[in-house]
Amino acid sequence: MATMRDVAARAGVSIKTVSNVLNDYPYIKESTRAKVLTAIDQLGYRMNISARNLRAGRTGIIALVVPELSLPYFAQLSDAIIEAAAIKGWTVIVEQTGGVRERELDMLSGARRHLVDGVIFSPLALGPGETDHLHVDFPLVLLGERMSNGPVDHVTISNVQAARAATQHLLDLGRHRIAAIGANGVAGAATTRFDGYLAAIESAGLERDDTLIPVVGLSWHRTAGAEAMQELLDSGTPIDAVFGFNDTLALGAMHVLLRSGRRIPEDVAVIGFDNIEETRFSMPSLSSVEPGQKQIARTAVDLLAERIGGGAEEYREIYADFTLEIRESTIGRQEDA
Amino acid sequence: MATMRDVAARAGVSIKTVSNVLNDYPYIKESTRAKVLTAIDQLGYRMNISARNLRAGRTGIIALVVPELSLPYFAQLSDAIIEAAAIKGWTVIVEQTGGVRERELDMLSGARRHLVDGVIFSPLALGPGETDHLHVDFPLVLLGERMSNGPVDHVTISNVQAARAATQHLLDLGRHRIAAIGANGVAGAATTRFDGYLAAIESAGLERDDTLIPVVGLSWHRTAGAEAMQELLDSGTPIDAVFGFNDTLALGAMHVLLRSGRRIPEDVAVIGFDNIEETRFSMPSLSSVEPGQKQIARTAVDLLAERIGGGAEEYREIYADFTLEIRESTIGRQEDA
DNA sequence: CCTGACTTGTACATCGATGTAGAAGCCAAT
DNA sequence: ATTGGCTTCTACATCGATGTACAAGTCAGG
Repeated sequence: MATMRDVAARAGVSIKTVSNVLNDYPYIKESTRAKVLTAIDQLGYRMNISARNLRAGRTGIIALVVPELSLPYFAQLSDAIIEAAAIKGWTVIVEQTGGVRERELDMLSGARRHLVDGVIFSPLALGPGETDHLHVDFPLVLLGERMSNGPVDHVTISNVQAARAATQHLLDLGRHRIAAIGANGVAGAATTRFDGYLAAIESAGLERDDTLIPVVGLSWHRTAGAEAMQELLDSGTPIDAVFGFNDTLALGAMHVLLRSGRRIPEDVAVIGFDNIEETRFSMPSLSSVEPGQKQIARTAVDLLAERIGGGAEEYREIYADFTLEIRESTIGRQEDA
Repeated sequence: MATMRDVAARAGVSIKTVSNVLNDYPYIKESTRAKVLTAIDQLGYRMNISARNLRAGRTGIIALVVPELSLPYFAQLSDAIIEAAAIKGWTVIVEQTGGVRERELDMLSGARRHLVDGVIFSPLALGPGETDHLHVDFPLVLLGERMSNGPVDHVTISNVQAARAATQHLLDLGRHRIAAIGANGVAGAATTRFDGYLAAIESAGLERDDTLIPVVGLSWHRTAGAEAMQELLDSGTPIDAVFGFNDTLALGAMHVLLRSGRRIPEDVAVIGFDNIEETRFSMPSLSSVEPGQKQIARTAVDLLAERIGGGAEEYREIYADFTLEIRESTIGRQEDA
């Protein structure tokens, strides 16, 4: 494999001159530049990134740490972040933690801090009491609300407000027996979305009813939503609406509801959260909270860039905008739309 | 940031001894090893990967090149490949091409050949006539059937057989007007799955009917399936079954069918391909071809490992096993299952 | 007490690119 | 002719870890 030395030899210049050409050093005679470029072309030379990194202390790589790509939300998030990073000329390493505490800690231990310039981290197992782990010596941007108020930059949406708006939408439809699927006793999105749900319920003058609030596991897959819904139906508690804390939970719940013979939204209205692509194609299509994922991705990458560039001082907490996407699962089929 | 030199100084040994400890060199006195490990611990030392890579010529990173993570199939594939790579101690860079020809070529140009030890590539735009581009000087494993018979290792499933089996399943149900959604005139999975469809149709004594074969775009998203289905319905051609060349196409089609008032499977049976998680939760649940994705992922990583290790000579073409997952969209709801 | 085998550690060159210092060539102004 | 300011390029040290060569120390057997 050709090195810079080979290029220099072929072009009849010094190795540093080759480097200068490649780094757009201004004082290069046009003829010299041409010779060098020709040599590079002939030899098919590619710069050795490891060597450059060793000198420069930068790798041009960032790590994205998510629970798992199989969840559409994280898949779409990764898509958006990879694209946003590409614009900055960065390459993205994707690490999956599976929501396993030990693997999340490992990501923060700095084992890769020479390999990447910075990390975008979406924790699932680590929580609010553990912000100590965030005192890391590499640029870090946190996603989601699992570990707010730590010594890091932080991008999320107003989970409380968004969840409240989603619940309010169900209340506005005249529903009063609204199940909340996604609570799992773990701080973070589960808790803040639950808080939003509760705020809407209580400000509507209703009372909190724990029979409407099944406990689910850590992982918000479709199965979890289906199981929780089945549990609710089995319990016999009356239900006229469901708020799934994410779309896959809601879709799982919807599946069970339809299978049990309920009509959506006539008997039970359903709303989700995240607005994944699938919501537009389920039957019925699923109303959802659009969390501004692309904005989150861009913001996270921008914050990381500032942090890496050293231009940031204060730790920032940024809230992306959300909107409600109302579809059939709450308002039924609209004849003209 | 502490370097090996610092560790050596603190432990009172030479820098090479530290290196030896870290690399499990056999002849190290236990007391020396302990001193070194203590020093490493006290300093919070982490090895500089770039420096090691520069020496070793290996990076421990592989690149996974896919069209886009937003498609569940590729999201799940990436998940599986990242896990399989982690077992080998590898880190995975995920690159998205968006199915854009230029970006796919760029991935093969070797621009990153110093950054990664090898590449797993799932092409979408590049096709059979362009195997020239596959004469690359880095370890490469190809996924899918877009560029068979090139000078590379290759992992795929028997698309023709699998598609034929899926179509045969519809025929076995007594359907004769089977639409095929996914053909786009592009060689690769689109073509081979079409061939399988046609083989089943013709061996059943039916005649090919082009009004049942809409042309879709390159990207097999839900929208594409929905549009194609709408087109079919508008054309008025009779249809009693649909074979979607992947699940998202089938789901998009199913959405349009249900919306038009058709019952699935009573009026129209639907089968997809890929067996993504969503198929188990759609209403009705979607029959699909299970392509053995985890097996594909593991096989691809294994082949790449052999190639990187230099232990492989012949270029290999490996076919993963497939099975049919029969669900409600073809056989209706089963009372006891 | 010496030899040779084995253990344990050190010094130095090296991987490939880049920053620093400065040399050499050229020109205009003195 | 000399000075000084540009432009253009070279030589060398350096980033951090590792392979090679070899030195020093230990220990058994003769």
